[in-house]
Amino acid sequence: MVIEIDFNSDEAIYVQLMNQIILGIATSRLQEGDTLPSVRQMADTIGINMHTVNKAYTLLKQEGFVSIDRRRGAIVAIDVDKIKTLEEMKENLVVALAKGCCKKVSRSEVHQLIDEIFDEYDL
Amino acid sequence: MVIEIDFNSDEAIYVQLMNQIILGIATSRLQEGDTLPSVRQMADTIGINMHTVNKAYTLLKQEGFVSIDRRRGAIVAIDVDKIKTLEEMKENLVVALAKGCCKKVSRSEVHQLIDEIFDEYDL
DNA sequence: CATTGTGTTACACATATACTAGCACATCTC
DNA sequence: GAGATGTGCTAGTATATGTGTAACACAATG
Repeated sequence: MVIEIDFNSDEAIYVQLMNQIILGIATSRLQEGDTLPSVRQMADTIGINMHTVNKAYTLLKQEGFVSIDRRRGAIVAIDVDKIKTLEEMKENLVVALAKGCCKKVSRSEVHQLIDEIFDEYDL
Repeated sequence: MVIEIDFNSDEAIYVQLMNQIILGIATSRLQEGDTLPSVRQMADTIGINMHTVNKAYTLLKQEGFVSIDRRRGAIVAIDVDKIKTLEEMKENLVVALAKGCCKKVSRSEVHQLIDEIFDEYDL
């Protein structure tokens, strides 16, 4: 899986890396059981420091997207905690939707946007 | 309108302040034409620095939620740019939905969550 | 047993951001 | 004129981010 980092972005590199891996899983380019490159390998490929990759991997582990095995590296392994996930999603969405609501975006327009994004996942 | 800041939060104070004002507008506690307290007054009330409030106000102005008049202070004034708003929302939602998608949250569960949030706005 | 590759940890350093603090200025209200 | 306002400036502290080097413990392989 190809990782692309925008060094001019205002988003931290480790966050970009996390997001790309999460998107990879959502779009099935990464599947449960797949292994990620080692921290050193990934760092070399992208051209960043090992610690930055390690930070991304560690956080992905904490959030339940991968598990880390000393022998095989990081393995895609989803830890489904739906209640917690829905709570976190809601916190995120409340502000995002409030911004749209202020700008006169209707409820149906949001539903349409959701469908649009989901359709892109189900490639 | 009462502003509450969590000083132990990992979110910056000026971001919390912005979000609360945006939520205030979305829930109609703040309406178009209402004035916000002056930067010094708001800073005193919350117990933070004037410049932190000024940063929040300036960003809210840039994002089109208020306009600033030297005579009257910050006034709630929505600048509706729907295309831009939808683009920004999509960028935000793509990652948020990907996380849910990984954790087996279904499309209908997301739609339900959206309705839930919108119902809270229409108080 | 020696080598290699792995995740992990520790320390040091540079840079950027967040927040606070104080000062000055032009403008507006009273 | 007196007071309040938004704005600009400098400066300091604290934290976050990214890099660099090194060392450790473990597993696989020769």
